Amino acid sequence: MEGNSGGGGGGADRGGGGGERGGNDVELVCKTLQVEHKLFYFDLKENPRGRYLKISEKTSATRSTIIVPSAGISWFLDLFNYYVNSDERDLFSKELQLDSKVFYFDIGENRRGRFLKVSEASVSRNRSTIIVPAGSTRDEGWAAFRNILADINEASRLFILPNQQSSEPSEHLVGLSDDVGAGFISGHNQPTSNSDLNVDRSVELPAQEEIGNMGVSKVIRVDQKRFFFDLGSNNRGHFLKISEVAGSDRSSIILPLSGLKQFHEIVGHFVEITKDRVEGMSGANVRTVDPPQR
DNA sequence: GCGGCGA
Repeated sequence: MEGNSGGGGGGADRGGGGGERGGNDVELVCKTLQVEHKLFYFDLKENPRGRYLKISEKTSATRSTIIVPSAGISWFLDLFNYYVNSDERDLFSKELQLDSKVFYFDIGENRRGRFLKVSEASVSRNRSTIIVPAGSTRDEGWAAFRNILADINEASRLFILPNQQSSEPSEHLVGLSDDVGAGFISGHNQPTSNSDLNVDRSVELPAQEEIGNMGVSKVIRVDQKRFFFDLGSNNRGHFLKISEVAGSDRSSIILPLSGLKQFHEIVGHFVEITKDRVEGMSGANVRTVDPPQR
């Protein structure tokens, strides 16, 4: 795999046919991936309307492109992790809704092997599809694709300048909390089994230097314990780390953001059913040390 | 050196 990261906003589109609509778009990252005889181009681009990832599949005969809004890149990463890591028997179709677009992920198989079909459907444009071969051994085609997505996801984060007020970080949270349709939808009539996406991930601890980069932290103090809430990300995606610190003991759980909404709902459930008890007891020793909420 | 998709 040849990973060229060509930065350079200058004179990128040259030599005929390169320029897409919106010639102002700046290329932040360009990568290519060869899987069997297909070539995939990954272009992270930015224009005044925002940032997006263009993924093109090229074969000798066909050329096909999907456009992933920047908020969807980490979702794509999560989904490819799911298809790489899950047992072959447990693979289902998935849907990912972002703004007005819907991406469909479907497994297929023919005599050439297994493949993952990723289709983009939007109101305005025709449906477009790329097909990623699983690869001959251990899904290495999907894994390589996943690795590129991880690189780009990371790079996209780094391209946010520290003093630049970008809407990027909140974008992820907005997509999770506001939009009912955002996130994964099981394609088959399986009961909602989003959790199977997360199972193996909570095992891996993030690299320490990744933590605290996103500048969103909260602390609460309960009795002798403190709980730290930190957003972070690693090559497997974005997560919320919740650390319990009591004396010299410390332990953490890593919650992928794809599970945050469910987590919130469950916590809300327990808040509700224990409300009387908590208010009955003195709530005095439970308090937030953060700026008060509005 | 494949070939899927969907028209």
